[in-house]
Amino acid sequence: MKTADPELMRAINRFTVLDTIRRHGPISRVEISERSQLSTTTVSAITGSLLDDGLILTRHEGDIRNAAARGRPRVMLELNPDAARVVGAKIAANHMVFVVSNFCGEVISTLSLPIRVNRQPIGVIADLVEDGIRRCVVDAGLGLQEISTVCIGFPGVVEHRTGRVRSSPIVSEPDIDFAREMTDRLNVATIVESDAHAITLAHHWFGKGRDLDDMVLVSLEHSLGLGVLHGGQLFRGAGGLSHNLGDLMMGIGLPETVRLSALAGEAAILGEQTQQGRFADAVRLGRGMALAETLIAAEDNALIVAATRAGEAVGIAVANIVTLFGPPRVIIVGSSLSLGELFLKTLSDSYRSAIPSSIREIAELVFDPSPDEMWAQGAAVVALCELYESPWGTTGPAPAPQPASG
Amino acid sequence: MKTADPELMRAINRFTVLDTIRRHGPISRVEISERSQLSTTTVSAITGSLLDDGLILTRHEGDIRNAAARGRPRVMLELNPDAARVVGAKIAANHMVFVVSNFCGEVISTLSLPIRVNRQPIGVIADLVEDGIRRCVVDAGLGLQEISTVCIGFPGVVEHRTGRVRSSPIVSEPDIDFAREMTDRLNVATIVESDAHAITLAHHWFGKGRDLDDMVLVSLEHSLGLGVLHGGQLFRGAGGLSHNLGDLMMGIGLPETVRLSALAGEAAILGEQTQQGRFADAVRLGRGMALAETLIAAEDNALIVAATRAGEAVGIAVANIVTLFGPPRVIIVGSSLSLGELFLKTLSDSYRSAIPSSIREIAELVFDPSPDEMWAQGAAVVALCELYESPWGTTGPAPAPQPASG
DNA sequence: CTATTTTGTCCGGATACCGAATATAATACA
DNA sequence: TGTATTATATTCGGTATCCGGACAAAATAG
Repeated sequence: MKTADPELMRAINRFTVLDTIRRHGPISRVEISERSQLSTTTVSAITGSLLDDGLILTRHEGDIRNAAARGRPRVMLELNPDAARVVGAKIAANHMVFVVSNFCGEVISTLSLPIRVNRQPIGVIADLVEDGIRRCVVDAGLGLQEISTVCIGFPGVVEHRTGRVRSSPIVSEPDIDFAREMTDRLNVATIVESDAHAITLAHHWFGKGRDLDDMVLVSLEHSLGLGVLHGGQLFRGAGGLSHNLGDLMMGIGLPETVRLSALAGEAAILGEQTQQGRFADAVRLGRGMALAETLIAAEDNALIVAATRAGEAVGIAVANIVTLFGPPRVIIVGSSLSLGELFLKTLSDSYRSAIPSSIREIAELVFDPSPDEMWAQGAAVVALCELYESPWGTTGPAPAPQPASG
Repeated sequence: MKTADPELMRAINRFTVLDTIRRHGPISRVEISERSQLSTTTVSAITGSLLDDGLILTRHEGDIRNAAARGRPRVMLELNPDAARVVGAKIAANHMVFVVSNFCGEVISTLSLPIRVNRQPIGVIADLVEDGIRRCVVDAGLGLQEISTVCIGFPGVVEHRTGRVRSSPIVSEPDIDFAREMTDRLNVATIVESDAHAITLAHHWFGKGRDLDDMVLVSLEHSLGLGVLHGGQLFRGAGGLSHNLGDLMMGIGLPETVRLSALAGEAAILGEQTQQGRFADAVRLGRGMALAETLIAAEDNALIVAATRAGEAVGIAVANIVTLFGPPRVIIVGSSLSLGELFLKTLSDSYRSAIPSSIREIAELVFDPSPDEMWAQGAAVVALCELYESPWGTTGPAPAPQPASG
């Protein structure tokens, strides 16, 4: 249990001010004071400190409130984009995306590698990731020593606090300390996070969850993930473990145990033929689902059945999640959305029939294609959140292993 | 977003000290300082204030650390049991239990009413609850004006923040403002909470969750509830709604939508005959499950099938909850435990086969009969928590409608 | 060019935490 | 019995924080 001292107090208020500036663009001190309920005196003191530290900038224009405004004009404050740079990465079965972002979370450079890392030994994956990060940083015109933090979004179950990958569909070995591995390789503090958590924060900062501090995100990719935002913070399970939706048990009374991943995972939808069959090339290019959509349009029966089954299963799973968390919005993202209208409609219908009537109106479903770059950007946001040093890490304290000095 | 000022700081530390005293019995100031990471100076100041307010007491004996202890003896501090009294209640389909507790949460008086309130109009239920509370308070040798807060644990979906009963198996009308109703009747601040949340806190304070700040509780009664403790606090869904496990969808590929309540609810287990059939009297007495156990022992086939089906379903549901929340312990309580060994074993086996292997070791299952009085005691704990004024109410701020003055 | 208005900063007061010194209340021992 | 020792609790001084009110600053209105 954290003890409250003046230092913590300041940290909290400092974060509040910084976050307010981040969210509400160029903003004056008075407005910060109004929004944060802090006195103008305190806001001045804190913004002064932030200016000293170079985290924010002043701008003497852009006071839009009224052209004919009396009185001393407001000085607008905004994040200093160059206050720090971070790297975000998304590792998926058949591609990797890297992003260098500035302090605002804006993307400076991007690198997309359509490489299949599926089931490669961890050393090979680490090699590829290291190369990608170095390349992307160079593309941004920077050196690695100018990067504050790296965050890598991984599919599967990831333990944020320790940076361990507990289980992932793209890694054969279990329980990898990937954060330590990459920290040692890059000599930059590296954190590892669930890809679903990354895209959740991306939507909170830039996407369809900007207006909400409570929401749930379901990611439908090669593996199925979940992100829960609670009070503006990621809700990580006890122990900081990420969730793995694919492990949810669907169905009772069936002869065998059936998990969601067996109904709505990529392999389940595209069939057993992803390795050698007609989908092999498309999957390798990350276009498996798009191809599937065209085939569905051409009335490919097996795929229609698979997509329908998957939509039904996900709809039910989402209904159960809404029953448990009661969020006002559920954002559904991931490559499986490319399956097209049939899948989405089946999912929505299934959700509607599965959601209990008493909470029918609570949550709205929102679909978003969320390009791969946004996932990597989300990882960058995770890194930035560590920099912002949110003091009320209710769930997991700052992990970021320090790079070995020397 | 809450602004941090010295007042909040003090509130946080004050709560920390008070909670430490509550948890660790008679305890000296030095030990509080060690446990809370606060300086002895601060602890002295805060305990002085608590003593002034009459919330704690000193005791000059019981320093057990060493019989031959040098130096000034420690003065032990403990909660003042008489600092406040609260009422806790559990309302169930076929009985009500009331409890008056002191400031420590210890039960002063109990009243159990084996009355079936199922489907009665809300006015009738309110009458019965009011009478029960008044009676129980009198039994404790107190007057209603000596009661600080009342908390009523209700089955079903309850909105803690507003005290509204959204849907409950024992109420026919939807969306009842029961907190307002009882506050007006009793002229005592009354809060309404999910019964599952109440028993969760009871286990955290006195039962099988004393040692953990993160855990999950599943209640199997007439309706199926869930309580999630996260960081020592109840995790209430966005909007402060309680969860309703019975609404979980089990099964896909079945011809119809099947919810958990249809597999493991009381009616589902005992069959359609609870109203007039062989169970009528037993259910009325709250012994339906116990009777079922004896019948199962006598190899009643229908019941064996029902109990097995229920156990399987609950096991799967618990596995899914563990997948989502990752708690170190799951406490399972409720009248359905009386079904006996067959049910428990089926449940455990089902859970074990349903839990993903990657997190198999994370959670332990614990069964607890949890007598009805403990549920009411839990409701009293909810009330006490409000009194302790936990300042970091992450999920729902203090609701307690003030009684109409006059 | 002055009055007005709004914004931002400085000053004094209150509060809280903490470390060090001091007071307190017991035992150990000559 | 009286003094030294020891561990606990309180007091004192220092520092950091927030806040309200007075003051300085920078624009427009007339």
